[in-house]
Amino acid sequence: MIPDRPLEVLKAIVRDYIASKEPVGSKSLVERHSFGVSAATIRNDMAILEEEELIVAPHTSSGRVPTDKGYRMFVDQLNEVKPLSAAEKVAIEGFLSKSSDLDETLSQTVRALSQLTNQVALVQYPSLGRASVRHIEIISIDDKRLLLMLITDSGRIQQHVLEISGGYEGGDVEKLRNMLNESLTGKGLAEVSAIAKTISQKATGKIKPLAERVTPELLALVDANSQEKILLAGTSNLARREDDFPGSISPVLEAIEEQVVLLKLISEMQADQHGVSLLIGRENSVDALSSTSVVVSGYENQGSEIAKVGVIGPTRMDYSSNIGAVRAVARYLTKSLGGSQ
Amino acid sequence: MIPDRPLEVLKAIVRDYIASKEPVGSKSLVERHSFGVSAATIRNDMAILEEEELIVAPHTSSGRVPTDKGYRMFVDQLNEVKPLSAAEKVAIEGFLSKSSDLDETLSQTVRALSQLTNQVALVQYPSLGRASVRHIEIISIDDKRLLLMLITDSGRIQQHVLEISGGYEGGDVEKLRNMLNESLTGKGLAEVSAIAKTISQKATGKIKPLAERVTPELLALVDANSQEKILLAGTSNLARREDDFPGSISPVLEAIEEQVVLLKLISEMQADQHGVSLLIGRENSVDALSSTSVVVSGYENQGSEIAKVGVIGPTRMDYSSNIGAVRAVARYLTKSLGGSQ
DNA sequence: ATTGGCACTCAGATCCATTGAGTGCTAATA
DNA sequence: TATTAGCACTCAATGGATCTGAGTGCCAAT
Repeated sequence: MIPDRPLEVLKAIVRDYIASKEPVGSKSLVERHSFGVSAATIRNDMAILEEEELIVAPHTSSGRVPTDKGYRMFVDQLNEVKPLSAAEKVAIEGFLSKSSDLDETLSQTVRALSQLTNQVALVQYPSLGRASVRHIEIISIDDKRLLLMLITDSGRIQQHVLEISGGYEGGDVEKLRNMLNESLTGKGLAEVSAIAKTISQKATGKIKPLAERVTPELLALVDANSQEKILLAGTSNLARREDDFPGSISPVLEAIEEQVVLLKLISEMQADQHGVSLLIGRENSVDALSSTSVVVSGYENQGSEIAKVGVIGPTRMDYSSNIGAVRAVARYLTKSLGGSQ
Repeated sequence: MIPDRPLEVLKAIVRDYIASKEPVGSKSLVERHSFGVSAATIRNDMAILEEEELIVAPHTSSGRVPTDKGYRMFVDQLNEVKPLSAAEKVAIEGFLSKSSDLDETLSQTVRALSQLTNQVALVQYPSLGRASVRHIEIISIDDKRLLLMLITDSGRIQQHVLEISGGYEGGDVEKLRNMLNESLTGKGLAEVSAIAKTISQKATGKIKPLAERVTPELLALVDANSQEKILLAGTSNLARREDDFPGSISPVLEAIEEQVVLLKLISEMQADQHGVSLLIGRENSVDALSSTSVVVSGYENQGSEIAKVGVIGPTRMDYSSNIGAVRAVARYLTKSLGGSQ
């Protein structure tokens, strides 16, 4: 185990490095912090830290920089995160209170989080998982087109316009709608597929062709709904920190735009201590993201986690305040969903 | 007026510079193109071009680089744009044929365009302007919540969940819906506001409180609908061309993320020759975008332009193929909307 | 266990000479 | 008059060579 003072030295190194972006040396360390010992002693401690691969020297003789492992130890030691300022709280509340539509809420949230942290913010749409059908609606737009809608209990609304060759009456649509709702409302999305098929068969008479046209589209909608989706904001915040990325930022931006990759990444993350989970540097498996860290937290509806929200930024980020912001936003989001959905 | 050969020299300079990113000199010019004259003669021509501010020398003695004005003259001279390859056509068709929902169509389109051009692609949502109400729907989700929907003839669907204190029956909702549709279907969005108020007054009995609750929300929806919206894709394509931006790309990315700015920009653009309009470098009024060019084209529904689609990239871009791609995509988009909406 | 002292290292800044692509100009040529 | 060869000149970029200083590692003393 790492003794006490060396641990403190590590923390100081991380903090100084985050603040200055310069490798930090023993001398500046004793100057800025009051360790009560000499630089030489600090150097001995640093030797220990280097032994443990918590810090490295970029060049033979220059200050030290935290490794991913060093950052990890730092955040694991972190027992209190920076709370939001009153102004920040007000800002979030203001952002979130305005909307009651899920789409709106999420897009406001992600923008708020990105402004709050000066990082790229992301929010995952609630996905199937435990989602169930709240309501199915079929609307006849005109004589050739139907609008099919699926509303889930997480508040997600999915719609699709489908063209139909005609040969149905207003009453038919209503009948089908009722049939669908009676058998599907409250059912989990996973079950819909099986049930829908039986409906298609049960339908008789004039409704049958209609049902046969509509149910496949409904299934497609369920599919689309179960497709994970991510909202991003503040991409330019990454660009502003170009220097933190070795070659060029463009591969990083590419990776972030690749939703599938991101989704995989965050879905594998498990919440820890603060209800927040994070991946530091190479802890994530995406090569292009090896010098970024991801901070996410789950948000809930009806008591269970339905999706995640978080930020992604350079490894050299202010973990304390980012963790605080992500956690706070996740809570507000949970509250906001609980209130209005 | 610029004589013939100097004009050809300008074209050659633009082409070479786009290809190589290196300032181009008289010698390499005579080598790569067959002007049939010596380098000295070309130099004289270049002096004319410089006089006209169509090219500049980055340093006293180095090759020349086109100015914004030079690019402008180049594209204005461009009388044929690079047609898409068969493979590219197939790719677009594949992308667009799949979807019939407006949201989907647009998001596919913007992604396709960004891949096609390797630039940042953007598509503007159809906005109010000439849009009119196709259908209004009110759905009772459960006893405390209504889903209000507005569908416009451009296919845009907007919805909002509103909470309601109860005290209404299924029939009431239906009555209100019919009232709304009877008086509003086919009306332009701009007219809705006036008409909706009279409805709120005409409503009697049990429906009145319901109407008074719903109509303001409907107006809000119209407002939201008239709010312009832009979809972006391929931001990382800009980052990949960092070198084309003097200081850092981050201000450029910031400006692009600022939808309001972009909207203003493209809304002021007027189609020219090829049905495509473009702003080159400082021709646009946004300072951060002074080294980018914007290429857009309108797309139509029912014969009139409803919104724009295009790309934005470094001034040093391949105008010919980008114009071609944007124009083609706009046409496919028009076709796709005409077909299914 | 801590510390002062000291030789050592090496990235980065600074200076300088060299190189070469490219120009502008002039005088000759067609 | 338009073109061209020739030539002096400019200046960014390149590549040493040198210098500087922050920072280290280690040892002997406390």
